[in-house]
Parts: sequence; structure tokens; C-alpha cells
Amino acid sequence: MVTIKEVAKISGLSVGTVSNVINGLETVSETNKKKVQEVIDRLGFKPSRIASSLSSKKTGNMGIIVPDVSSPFYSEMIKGISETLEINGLNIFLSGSNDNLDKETSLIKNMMYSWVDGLIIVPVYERENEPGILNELKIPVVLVNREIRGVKRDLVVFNNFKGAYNATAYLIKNNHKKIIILSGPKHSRSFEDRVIGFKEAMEEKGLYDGSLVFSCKYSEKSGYGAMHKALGKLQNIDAVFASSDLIALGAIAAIRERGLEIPGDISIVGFGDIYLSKYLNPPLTTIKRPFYNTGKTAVSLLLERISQQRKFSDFKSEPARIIMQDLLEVRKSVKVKSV
Amino acid sequence: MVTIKEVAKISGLSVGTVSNVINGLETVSETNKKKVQEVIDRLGFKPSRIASSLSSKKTGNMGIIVPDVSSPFYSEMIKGISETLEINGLNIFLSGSNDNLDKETSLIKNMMYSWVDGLIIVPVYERENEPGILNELKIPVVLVNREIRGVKRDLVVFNNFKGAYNATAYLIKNNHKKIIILSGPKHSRSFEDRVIGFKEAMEEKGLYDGSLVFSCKYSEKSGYGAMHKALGKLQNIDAVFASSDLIALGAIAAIRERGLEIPGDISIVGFGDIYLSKYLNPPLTTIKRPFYNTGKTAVSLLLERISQQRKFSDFKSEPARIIMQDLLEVRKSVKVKSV
DNA sequence: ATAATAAAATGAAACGGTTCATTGAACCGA
DNA sequence: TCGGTTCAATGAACCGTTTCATTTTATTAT
Repeated sequence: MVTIKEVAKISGLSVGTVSNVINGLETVSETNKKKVQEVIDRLGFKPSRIASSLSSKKTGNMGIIVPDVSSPFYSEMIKGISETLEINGLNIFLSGSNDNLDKETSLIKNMMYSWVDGLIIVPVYERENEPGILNELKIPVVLVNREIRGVKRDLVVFNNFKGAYNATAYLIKNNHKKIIILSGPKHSRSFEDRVIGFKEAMEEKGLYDGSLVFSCKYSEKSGYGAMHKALGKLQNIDAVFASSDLIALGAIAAIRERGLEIPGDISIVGFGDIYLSKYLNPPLTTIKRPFYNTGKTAVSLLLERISQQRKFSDFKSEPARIIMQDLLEVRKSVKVKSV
Repeated sequence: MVTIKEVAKISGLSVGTVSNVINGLETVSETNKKKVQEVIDRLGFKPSRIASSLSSKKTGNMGIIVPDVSSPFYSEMIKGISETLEINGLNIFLSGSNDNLDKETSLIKNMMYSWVDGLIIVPVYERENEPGILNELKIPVVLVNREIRGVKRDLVVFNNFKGAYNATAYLIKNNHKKIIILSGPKHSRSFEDRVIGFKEAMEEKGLYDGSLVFSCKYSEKSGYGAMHKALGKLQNIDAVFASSDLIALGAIAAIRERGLEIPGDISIVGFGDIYLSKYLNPPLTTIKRPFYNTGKTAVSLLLERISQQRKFSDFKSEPARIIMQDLLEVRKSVKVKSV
């Protein structure tokens, strides 16, 4: 491995000068710049990131922590993050927290000791309102998708309320009356917001009723169970608003098992527009969330914060709060009834 | 940030001794081990990975390069990799090559300068038979999923031949005669193998004919186009073997557009068992590939190779070649005809 | 009690860069 | 010609570890 010393020796200049050339400092004469650059090219020298990290205290590594690395949502986001970081010559450290707070904490700590310059985290939601470590970290952190009470950090979230409201309103507009919501886990701000959006749209038309809310976990299995439960309890359900496409998947299976048709007997709207939704039969009408762009946005926020921190080492501007707009993606899983 | 020096000073011992305690060396007396450990615990000290990397030349970072970070296949594999590495306290550097050779090369170089200890790569296939950089890298490398001619590296692949053979044989067994294959991209060893598996199964029953092979790219869009083309050219297609679930997705859409039913009119078998396949209607019969376990396996191979290299610095055993077994996952997209 | 040996602890060099106070050369005006 | 100023280049200190030759301490045999 070629080192800066060899470059210095061969080009007959000092290590300091070579370093200045590498970093584009303007204090080097044109002659020497060229001379050094030639040697660098000839030897194929690239400065070691490790050494440079140690002395400059900037690693160029960003840590990413998501609950599940393989989730269709997050992997889309990771792609956005990864491509954006790459443009800036930065590396990404990826880890999955498995939605487990202890693991998240240990991952964060581990990353701190790997000296990441910044962190993008989709935080575990069950944390008993303890901002804890998230507020204490001394490096820039951007939170994505889930807002944690009491945590003062840059944030990129979706407008879950509006998305749910729109989805529900769309069902109502198409003349559905008895609409249930498969609400997703409690303790999760984003899922709560979806319930509220649902509730608000329903109440506006006097359709709301607490018994229409069925909570379940964020998975197809849980959606499957909840849908069966709903079908058992309630008669004549017109439509289902599943607050996640994953939940919708399970619900669809359950509905079919009862011999009901979609959208003939029951309409369904999902939330999230995962990769597969448009390939389902019928293609799932759902709320689309721009995860790729969310990843990109999170990175810009992070880089912005990092450069700010470097310029004014003690300056802390208010945390940003960026809201990505959800969009109703109309496909075929809702029966369009004319009034 | 607490450093090893402070730990040394406070515990009244030398830096070297503290380092030995950290690394579990047996040359430290029990008394001092305890003393140091206490100070470490009290101060919450953790050695900096950066510093330790620089001096030991082991970073504990592994590079992962896949064509597409968000692909359902690879994100599953990444999960397997990530969870296995984590157990060993190792970090993962993730990047997407976008199936572009130049990008792959530059990613690899970049990782080299970040001093990763090892690399797991799903290589770009279009490389004009140039092993190139892959053979030259001085660190352990494990290739996954795609075999590149002339590259002598540890490898984890699927038995694409057998999978395709089984899928085709299954169709034949169920009394399908006119079976086409949507073959996926050329230049790709894994897709070629699938064609060969298809061909062999067909030939055994005298059913093969070159006109049954339709090549397309690895995407639903391309599968959609190829299926339409096939439907235009050929009459009475009994069944389709799509050499990827993604291709199957497109094919299904095309088949439906022609007013045909699955599996009533045409049966279809996919390849890959992506996340969504079991949720399709009808659920897609497909070849399942254990991507999660493939990730795990790649990691063990890599770690094995790394420790080998550390023990005998010049020792090079033959590259391993692990074949993960594909499995036919029977669902509902094939019409089961009794003969 | 002493020499020989084993075990434990030390501390400086090394890893490969960055940074910055210092030096040296070049230039300018008087 | 000399003092002052500017611009380049230097090289040593530093970042936080590991490593290993050397020194110190403890143990054992005589």
C-alpha cells in the first residue's frame, strides 16, 4: 500500500506539502502541485481513510439504523440514502435494530466508537417516552419516519394523518359506509396519526364508531389475524383501510378465506405502496410514500447539519422537521360505486 | 471521548497493560485485570475502532456490494449478512453497484482505501470475461449468486440448473406440453443455467424446441414485453416458466391483458420466491432460493478465509464453491392436471 | 541467600495521515 | 543595501491504539 511518505520522497517534497495537494489547499505552487499529482497518479496513491480519520476526526462514514434491513420500505429508503451518500464520497454503515431498543442503543454506541460522522435512524418506537441516548449524542442525527416525543433532532416524517384522511375520504366518496381500520401497533406516532386521520374523515360524515378500529402489529400475519377477527365480529363490512400494505396483504388473505371478493364484496386501501402492491390482483389502491426521496432528504439534512457543526462548533439551530407528502395511488382494490 | 491513556493513568498502570486487558491477553495479573476493568467500566471507555484499525490493520469492517440495495432478493441477503456480522461485532459497509462495472470497480477501490477486512460481492455480470480486479484484490472476497468465468474466489451460488429443471419437470408432470421459458438476460451464468435446466427437462420428454425460448431482461417490464411477444408468436401456450419472479410478474400482467386466466388457461412458475409471490392471486408457484441463509453462508466463508489468512499469511487454499439448494415452492399458479 | 528462570509490566515506536508554528526564499520600497 | 512583507515549504507533534524489546518483579531451585 502506497503511503503519503513515499509520494513525498519520490516527488522530493515534504509530507505536509503532499497532504496539502491532496486536500486541495491553495498554498502550494502550481509547479509542485503538478509534480505531486503526477507522482500520485503514477503510484496510484489514495490516502488511507483510516489514517486520515484518526488525525482529522472526520471519517466520512455515516451510520444507518433501521428496524429491518430487508423491509420493502426501508430498503427503498436505504437505496436513496446510499446513492446520495455515494455521490458525496461517503460510506454507509448499515445495521438493523430489529425494533428492539436495547439493540438500537448498542448499535448506536458501537457506531459512535467507529466514529461515524452522522447517524440516520428510524428509531424503535417502544421507548417509554425516553428520549435517552438520542438526545445525548454529540454528532448530528436525523430521525426518519417515526417521531419520538421529547427528542429534539432533525426529522423527516410522512404526513400520516393526511394520508389516512385522504384514503378514508376516498372510500367514503365511493359510497362505502361501514369502513374499518386495521390500525397497526399502538405507541407508534405514525400509526396513531393514521387512526386519527381515519377518525376525522369518518366523523365528518357521522360514520365513526370505536368498534371499527382493530389494532394489530405491523405485519401481514397480524393483519391476517385482525381481519379474521373483524370479520367475525362485524357484519357487512364495506371496506377496509389497512394502515400498512403489509397489513393489507394479510387482510386480503383473510377476506379471501371467507370466500369474499375484492373489491366486489369488500374494498381495501393500503398504506405505503410497497413494491408488490401494484402487482397484486387486484392491484392495491394505497397511500404512496416516497421512501427513496425520504432517504435522499434525510441525507441532505444530515450533511447540512454536519457542515453547520463544523463551521460553528457550538451553533445549534432548531431541529428541522420535514414532512414528506403522502399520495393516494388509485388502483383497483376499491369498488367505485356511483351514488 | 475517553482514551486508553486516561484509563492507564487512573488505574496507575501503563497503556500497554490496559491494551492487553482490553484484548484479553493472558499476560496480565488477575489483580490488575480487575483494577483496569473497573476503571474501564467506570469511565465507560471503549477503544476507538479507528485508532485500533490503524495500528492493528484490522478494521472489523466488511464491504458488501450488490447490484441493487433495494431488490427484494438482495435486501433479504443483506439481512442475513448483517445479522451474522453483527454477532461477530463487525460492521458492514453497504453499496449498490447498479449493475455497472465501472461503478463496481470504483466502489471496490473505495472500500480498499477504507481498509475493509473482507468483501462480499454480487458481481456485475457484464464484464467481458475479464476477471480483472476481482482476482487481484489482496483481501478475502466472497462472490455470491453470480459466477464469473476465470475468477478464483470463494463462491456461494444457487443451483440454478437444478431449480429450473425441477420447475420444468413439475410442469411436465402436470401434463403441460407447450411450455415456454422467459429466460432472462444473456451473459448471465445463472440465467443461462436456468435455460439449460429447462432445456434438459424438456428434451427428456421430446418437448424441446428453440422457439420456446424468449429472452428478456431481469425486470417485470421486460417480462411483460416478452410475454406479449410470445403470445403473439405462439398458439396454445400451456405454461410459462419465468426464470425470475419479477419476470413472472410482468408475464402475469401480459397474460391477463389477453383475457387469459391463470392457471385456468396458462400455468406459470416463477423463480426466486420474492416476498410478494405468496401474496399474488393466485399465489405463485416458484423456485425458492434461501437468500437469507446465503448471506449467512457468505459471511462464514469470509470469516473463515480471513482467519486463515491471518494464521498463515501466505496460505491460499482452493476457493470454496458452496451451492445452495433451490426448492420448488408449490402454490397455486400451476393447473394440476391429472393425466 | 543467591542465581536462574518465569511472569508481569513498561514505554517507545509504529500505523498513515493532518495541522500548524516555524523557517526560508522571493519580492518590494526606500 | 537593508528591513519588512508575502508566499511556499517544512517537519514535528498529534490522533488513539497495538506491539514488542526491554526492564522489573516474583518464583523457584540450589
